[in-house]
Parts: sequence; C-alpha cells; structure tokens
Amino acid sequence: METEETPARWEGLPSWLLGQTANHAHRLVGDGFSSVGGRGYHYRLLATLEERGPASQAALGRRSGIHLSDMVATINELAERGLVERAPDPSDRRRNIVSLTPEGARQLRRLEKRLAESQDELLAPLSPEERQQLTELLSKLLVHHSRRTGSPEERWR
Amino acid sequence: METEETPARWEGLPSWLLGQTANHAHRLVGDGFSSVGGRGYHYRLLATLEERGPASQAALGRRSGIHLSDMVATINELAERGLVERAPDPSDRRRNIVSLTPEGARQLRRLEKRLAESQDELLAPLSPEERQQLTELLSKLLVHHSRRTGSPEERWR
DNA sequence: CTCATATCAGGCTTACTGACATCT
DNA sequence: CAGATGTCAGTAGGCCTGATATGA
Repeated sequence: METEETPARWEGLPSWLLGQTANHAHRLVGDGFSSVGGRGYHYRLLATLEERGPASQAALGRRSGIHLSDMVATINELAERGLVERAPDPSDRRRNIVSLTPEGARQLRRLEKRLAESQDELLAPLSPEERQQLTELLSKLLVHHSRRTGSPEERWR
Repeated sequence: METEETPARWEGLPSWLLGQTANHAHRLVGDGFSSVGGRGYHYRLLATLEERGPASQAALGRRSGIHLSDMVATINELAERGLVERAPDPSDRRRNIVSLTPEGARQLRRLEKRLAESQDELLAPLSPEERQQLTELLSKLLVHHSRRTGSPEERWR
C-alpha cells in the first residue's frame, strides 16, 4: 500500500476504523486457516456439521449462514479432500445428505486451534477489561443492525 | 441469508463480531455512496484531491491508500463523468496530473453528506460515551496491527 | 542501468442475484 | 400447480500480484 504521510480526513470515522480492524482480523484468521489448507467457509461448514449433524445442503446453508450457491463449491472442495461426504437422500431424491468424516473432524480441530491463536493475536494490545468492552460494544451494534437489515425472515411474512 | 436458529459456536468471537459489524457499516456507507452514484474509492480520491491538490496518479495512490492498479479504473470512472481531469504533465511526460473539477467538488459534498448520515445510522444504538470507547478501542487495535503488518515501509530498508 | 509512472490482466474472499432443471 | 433443492454463471467492492511499456 505504501501509504504516504496520509492524515486523511476519513481516518477517524467509525466505519473506517471498523473496516480496517476487521481487515486485519480477517487477514489474521484467513492466514491461520490457510496455513492448514482451509478457509472461513470450511470452518463454518465443518463446525456446523459437527454441532448439528448431517443435513441437506439447504439446511446446512441456513444453519451456517452460507449462501446456497456458495455451498456447492464449498462442499465440492471439502468432499474432494475427503473431509465431508455427499450421499443421496433415499427419502427425497432432490437432496444430498452431507456428513462429516473422521478426517473432517480432525481438520476441524486444526482450524479451531488456528482460530483461537488468531483471536489472541488480534486482541493482543487490549487488556481483559478492554476485550470485554469491545465485545459488548460490537454485540450491541450487531444486535441493532441485525434486527433492522440482517434477518430477512421479518420481511417474509 | 435466511439464517436459521443459528446459535453457532463462532458467533461470540471478536473476529466474527468485528467482521459482521464491519459488514453492516460497509453496507450502510456503500448504500449511501451509491445513492448519489459513487463508491468508496471515489470519495477517497475526491477528498484527497480537495485536501492536497492536483497530483500524479502515483502520488494520489500513496495519499489515498488506493492501489496503483486500481487508480486507473477509478480515475477513468470519475473522468468520464467530468468529476476529475487528467492532463499530461509537461515537466515529466510519464505523468498525468489529475485535478478536481467544480462538479467533482459538488459530488464530494454529496458523498460527505451521505457518509455523515451513515455514521449516525451505524452508531445509533450507542451513547456518546460508548461511541468514544469504541473509537478508542478500535484505534488501539489498528495502531498495533498497522505497525506490525500495515506499513510496508519498514520492510523496505 | 535503475527507478518511477501508467496501464492492463487477472486473482482473492465474502456476499449476493438470477436462471434453471429436478423433485415433492 | 406452488415450493424446495441443488447447480451454474455472474456481479460487486476492496485489496492485491504480476507483467508490460515508457520515460526520468
């Protein structure tokens, strides 16, 4: 990026600070994941499978918050490496039932370890109280905006 | 996104909270900008021009933090609408000197108005003290991580 | 020769839109 | 018939890598 002296007028804006720190967080987490050959969607999908058991792709999408059209590619990637299995549902021929393999569970553990490390790295400069504060403030924002734009359910009925 | 009950294990992670709130912020700001036919890079470029005056694309990139290879497209977009002007530098034939037009200054004012509105909307659920807290915590994180990964200058020499 | 400048072509990730065939 | 499911193609924004041509 080779930024110059750059005391730009947008640098103090909350949205900018949020975006930049989220960027760093994203990079930290992403680097951790990719160091064991994964990415965010992999973690979310594997964790959902472990937590809630095998399910159709549509159900997995709802549970993990991953868009249906992204599920296809994500499952392809995981299935290629034997981390999940895709089997036809005998009771409903539209469906694939996706389930976690033992190797998938092992990969999930690796991903979680990296994830924990990156959280530590991210919060390194903050005291425990500050970490608590940050989490609360962000949650407050998130709750507010999820109720307004984040959950499409309210617009359905 | 049509999220289900989703009490997923990653929802409390700082990196997740940060990413989600940054997402909302990004959407708010982006919607504001696009409602007057702009986007983030446009604002940053126009603001930099107003603040520091005409300059070559390379200098503008350094000042605005926009990658050189993205500058071309950004300036094209702005120049097409007459918001900036691209003129050859007589003293250095490699350079284009980019400058703000009066119409560009007017567009900048529109963008800034939207930007201010989206900050308000973003921070709506927080008290003034909480807003201050959030800003400080994020700045602390940002300073820390910029010194470690954000400024490539230290890796140059 | 080396460096800076401008351009072009492309990648990446997360999120999302639309179309479609298939099946319930 | 409506509706759910899986698939494929494509977009957008911001950030980034690399290759190239030109001139300082």
